Amino acid sequence: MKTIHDSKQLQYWLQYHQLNQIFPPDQIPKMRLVSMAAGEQVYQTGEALQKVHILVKGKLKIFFLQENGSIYLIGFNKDFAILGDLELFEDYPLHNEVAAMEPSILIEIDKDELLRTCWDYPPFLRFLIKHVSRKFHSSSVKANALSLYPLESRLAAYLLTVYTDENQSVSFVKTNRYTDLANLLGCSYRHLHRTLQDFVAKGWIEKSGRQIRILDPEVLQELAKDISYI
Amino acid sequence: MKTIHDSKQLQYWLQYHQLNQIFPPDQIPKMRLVSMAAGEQVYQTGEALQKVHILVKGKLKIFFLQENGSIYLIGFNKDFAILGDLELFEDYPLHNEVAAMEPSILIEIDKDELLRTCWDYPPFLRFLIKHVSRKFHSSSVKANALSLYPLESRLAAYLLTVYTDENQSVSFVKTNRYTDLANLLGCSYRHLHRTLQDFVAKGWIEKSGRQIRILDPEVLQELAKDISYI
DNA sequence: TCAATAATATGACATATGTCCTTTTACATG
DNA sequence: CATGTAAAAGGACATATGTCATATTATTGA
Repeated sequence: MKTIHDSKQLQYWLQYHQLNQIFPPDQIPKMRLVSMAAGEQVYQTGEALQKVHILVKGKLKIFFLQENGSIYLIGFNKDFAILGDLELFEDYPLHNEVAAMEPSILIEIDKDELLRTCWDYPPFLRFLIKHVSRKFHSSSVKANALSLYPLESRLAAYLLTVYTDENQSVSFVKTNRYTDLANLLGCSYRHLHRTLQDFVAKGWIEKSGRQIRILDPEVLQELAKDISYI
Repeated sequence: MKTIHDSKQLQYWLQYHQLNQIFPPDQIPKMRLVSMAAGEQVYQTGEALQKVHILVKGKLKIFFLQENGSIYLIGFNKDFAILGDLELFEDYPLHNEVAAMEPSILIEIDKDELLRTCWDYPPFLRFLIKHVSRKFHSSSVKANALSLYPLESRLAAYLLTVYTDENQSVSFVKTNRYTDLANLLGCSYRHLHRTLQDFVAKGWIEKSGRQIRILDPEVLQELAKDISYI
């Protein structure tokens, strides 16, 4: 995580995401623009929230670790997100880990500072309510989808999500072991493997080692229905 | 739903749940205290939010209907809850149905009225943020539990939840057909039946028709782990 | 380059849960 | 009371997914 000392750029991003009206003017000089390399971690489970972050560019992966050590994927955030919103007013220890999947830019704001200046600043409070409401809404829709659809669908959704058009192949960013992918999808390695093989047999994907090439996005799209990992 | 014309009682409940400081003083006279009989429905899926309700006494059941007509149980609210919080600032159509399980008392507030008076009233906005944050938190914990635990555990949790100490028997409030209970628990009737029989065979419960008597709450508690339908 | 280690691949089998169909039981209504 | 319908119960079987053991392949450090 590296600070970008460039208030012009900060202004640019605030404008870009229409955040200028959200924060009290005297909060803005105290913000810090930071850049993250792919793979870098923002939060770690169990920590108390120190800084709130706003993703303004890039892509983040949200996940958490279970007691038994396996990983659970929550989802991805692309281009815009607020991190730490839940924990701002309620002192939960963070229970999600956040890592950058590509070089990303975030605005960092000190939690106590933010609480102090925004405690009585309705525009920010309303913004936060809307944001959390939306998050809640989409998360419950997704939770429902997850418990309803079989791995086949979830895998299809995942593949489409990380599918990069340019080279027509999926690269398993960071999490490049199938064991991890299985954890991400909430299934056993064995079952992931079976399902991948099934996809290959049906000609929907091509697989060589850790590279997967999507041959039939339409079928996958059909399978994935309304599940989305983005 | 019957209006209780009794501003003393309204005051009492506001005090009881420490809501006096949350609302701007001029909002309070516009609140309406209502009582609901067991089985009455507060919200219906798909409606737009008209009134926000605050449960101050009683017990509510939250659920929703799937496209295929089956029912999904979200959970129960006891003694205190806010209904419509998510939809207040975001215009989602309601996607949960709410019904009273026992005679309950709620405070009803007109949505537009509330938005108007609380738009710039930080105490209420902060209260709402906290409430939604907490709701989100517990809901994601629960969603996780549900996708992780087998029916055995969920059934145990359910039985313990509706278990009424007085007569030592579970009465299937309103939803008194096993088919419905299966829907509530998100499984097939067949599977629910199998599992119930299993419980009987193991001597944990006793079952005659639609009456279930819990014989071994401790074992069920153990099975239910941290799942709670309350 | 080669052995040691990690990751992948696969077979065999167990379990949770679903679907479909048939029989039995309970209950309401003429 | 008789009888028809709805709910409950149960049999048979399919499918999704897990566990465990083992073989095969890839990776990496000495």
